[in-house]
Amino acid sequence: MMMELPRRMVRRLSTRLLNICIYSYCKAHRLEKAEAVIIDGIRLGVLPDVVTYNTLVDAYCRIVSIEAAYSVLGRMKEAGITPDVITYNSLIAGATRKCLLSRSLDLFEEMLQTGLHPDVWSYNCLMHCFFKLGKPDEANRVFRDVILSDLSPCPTTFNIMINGLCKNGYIVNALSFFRNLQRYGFVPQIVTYNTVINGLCKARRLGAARRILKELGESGHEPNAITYTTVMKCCFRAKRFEQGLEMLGEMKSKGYTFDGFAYCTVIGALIKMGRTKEATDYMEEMVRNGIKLDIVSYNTLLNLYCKEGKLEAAYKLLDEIERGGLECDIYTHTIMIDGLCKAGKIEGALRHLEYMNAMHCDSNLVAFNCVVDGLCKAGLIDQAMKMFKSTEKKDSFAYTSLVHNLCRTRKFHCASKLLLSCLRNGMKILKSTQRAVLDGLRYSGFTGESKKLRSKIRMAQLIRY
DNA sequence: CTAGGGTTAG
Repeated sequence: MMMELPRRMVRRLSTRLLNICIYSYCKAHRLEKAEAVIIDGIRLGVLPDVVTYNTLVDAYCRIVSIEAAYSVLGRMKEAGITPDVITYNSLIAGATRKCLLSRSLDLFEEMLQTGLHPDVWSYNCLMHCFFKLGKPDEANRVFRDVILSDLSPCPTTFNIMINGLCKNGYIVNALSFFRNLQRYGFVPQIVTYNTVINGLCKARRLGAARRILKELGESGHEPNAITYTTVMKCCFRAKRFEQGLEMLGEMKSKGYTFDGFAYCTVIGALIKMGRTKEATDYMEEMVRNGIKLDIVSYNTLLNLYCKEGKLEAAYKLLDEIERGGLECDIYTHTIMIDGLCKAGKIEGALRHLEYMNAMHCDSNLVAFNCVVDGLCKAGLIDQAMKMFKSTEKKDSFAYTSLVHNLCRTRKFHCASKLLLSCLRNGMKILKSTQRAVLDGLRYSGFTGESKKLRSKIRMAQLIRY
């Protein structure tokens, strides 16, 4: 609980205390309070220093935007304080977090040109950036440089390596790296365990994940809220909803604090289960607990409205998000597009898709698939096919929608052709959809074709190893 | 002060 500091106390604050105070306000996302404390401090003769500004730069990166952080940087320079390595590290980390990766690299370069010596955190940020860019080799090179240089890696360096390897699909390498570290005497932190568990879950290696979870328990660490959120999410992803809800119960009964991540995980799962009433309850609880909604929690709420068919409320929420100064992302628009499709409002969905493409130059495959499916369900298969053919990027979702709906309208030959082209492009298709085509062909008298298709499907399975 | 977990489609 933050308390308002009485004036006479502020008067006595040294800059160090000022910084602690500002740090607390920043952590609580109370930037206006942090700013007010600085102003009060200056008035009382307590001057902000480089740490003060670094704390602010980091907070603005996280809570507002990189641009806002740059303006703090400007104020910092005006106050006669020179940015140091930590200032740059915060900016680089902030840019990386927001996926402004070329900006991160530029900042790193700029830091070198300013004559500042990067520290191990700078290299941590750089590695993180390379991993996010999908360049694990570059990240590896940085890591090698760090461990062979005068700098010593810190636990975060290892954690970034493990996470980066996992995110780039190298889960096996990540795991053996983790084991190598242990052999070398590195004691994994709770963050390390959480990272490995998450990587294994995402790679659907649930057994291995469970083993690491057990090791975590034996290591003397207590699982924290993030561990629970990770494992819960893992259950939900594997469609083990009851098991996930059990974890939720355990997390609650053990008194762990729920943050936005935990709430969104649970709410998202409840929505998927169709239990929107409970999802709404948790949503209200989240707000009641004073958790400030960010774009992800807004997306979750938007999804809740859409799944309940409350499109008016959804539109109103979009407005509220933007008026609050948050930027809608591809999730926001995709959820909206799907909601419109599911409500049968194809026109609106198409309009929104166009709007989205205009906003973020890159079109989004998921939104596209929603529209293809929506067109199919609205009986506009020809239009769906036209759209499908006119685009280059496609995945199995759109194929599945089309094939399935072609079957529904008894166009089995067309469906069969499309199914084959899906397989030829190296994608798999739902078993139930395959069945629909095979059965459809057979029942409408094309037994031979059905058999031929089935053998092709089997052939395609040969190359799945 | 920086690293880990959350939101979308068949």
